[in-house]
Amino acid sequence: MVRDGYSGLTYEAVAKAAGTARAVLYRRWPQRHLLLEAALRRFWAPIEVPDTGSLRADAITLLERINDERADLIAVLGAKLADYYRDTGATLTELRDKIGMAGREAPFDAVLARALDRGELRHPPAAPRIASLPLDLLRHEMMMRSGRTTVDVIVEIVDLIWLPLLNASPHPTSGSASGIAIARQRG
Amino acid sequence: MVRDGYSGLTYEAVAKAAGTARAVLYRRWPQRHLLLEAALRRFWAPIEVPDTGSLRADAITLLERINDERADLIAVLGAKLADYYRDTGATLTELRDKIGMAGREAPFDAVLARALDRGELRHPPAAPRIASLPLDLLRHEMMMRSGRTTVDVIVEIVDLIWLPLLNASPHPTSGSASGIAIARQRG
DNA sequence: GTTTTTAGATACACCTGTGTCTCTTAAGGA
DNA sequence: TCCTTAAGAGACACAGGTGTATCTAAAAAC
Repeated sequence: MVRDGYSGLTYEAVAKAAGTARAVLYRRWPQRHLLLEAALRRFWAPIEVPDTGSLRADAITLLERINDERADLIAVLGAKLADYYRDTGATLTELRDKIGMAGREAPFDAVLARALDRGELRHPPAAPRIASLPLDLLRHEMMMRSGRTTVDVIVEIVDLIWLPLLNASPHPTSGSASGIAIARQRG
Repeated sequence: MVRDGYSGLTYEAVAKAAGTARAVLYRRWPQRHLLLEAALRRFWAPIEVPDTGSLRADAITLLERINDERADLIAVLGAKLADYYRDTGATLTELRDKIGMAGREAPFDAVLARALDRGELRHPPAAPRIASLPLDLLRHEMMMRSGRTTVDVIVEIVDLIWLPLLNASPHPTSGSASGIAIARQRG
């Protein structure tokens, strides 16, 4: 229903795509955001986290799956929902949390945990933002391109950014090799 | 004109905000994307790149300026333009390049160049994606939050991600400290 | 089996933006 | 000054979505 509506996250389009009448939608989801959340929950199937035995392959495979399965919806989210949620005062982050099945583990956490178990990583990431970095970058890419990105980009994110970073800074408070000051001096 | 239209990147709203008639807009910008590009060029003032003497402060200051000056417009871009440009087959990246005053240097390039001159960095970033990483992450954050982000986030992007990464991997082809395989096996 | 609930289908008035056309008025150039 | 060009204002039919109301037919509950 979301899939082909595309520029149609409207009661009208949803009703047509769902093969039902607008009145039915209004009865069940009187407010727009309820309708959209329900529609998204319907299509936001969980993505299987790969377990290949290597952090790099896990990461690349996972990003590829997300790229394949979420690109269309992300394009719609970025475009159509953002302004509605902005008017409501809510954000896409909140929407993501809402339909993202609160409590479910972030996909890259599992990948990282296994890498630590195998000894492939010596230390866990210094902050949640690092764990979610590849997904954030992929999402950014999908939003900017309004759809799928290429495998090249995914490989670059993993090989040039994520893996080097994971192996770089053990702790946010201890300086890295070059002695840059890492501290929260600003609030 | 873009500023208060907000949910109004329409001929109608632009005309009203500009205090003119719709017909005038149609005459000068017969196609919507021409109108939007012109409107954006009007408000997309260049951002002054700071020169504080330190890479870290430069980066944080620059991100803060972008955060302050672009947040509103980014929110609109992400929301309203994405779907129009998607329908056209174009992307936000292309739009950014178009209004981003082609040929103008990416803001973080100047910051990096100075850091290299000072000897603060030993090697240039291994790829353009690394140079643009903080801006990409900030943009992602602004899109997801439909507006400004906080200083904390900016500091995290710089201290936890960008600086450690810049000091980590000299070359995409030589392994880093932990010997992860960095190669483009897929493509 | 009867009653209650719900789905599905119209129909309605309404609003907002679209793209085009016309007319008048104000400026600018020669 | 005259003449050309564009600005500004308004009208137009039209398309699409909105939110509500009403009706019938099909399920579900009892």
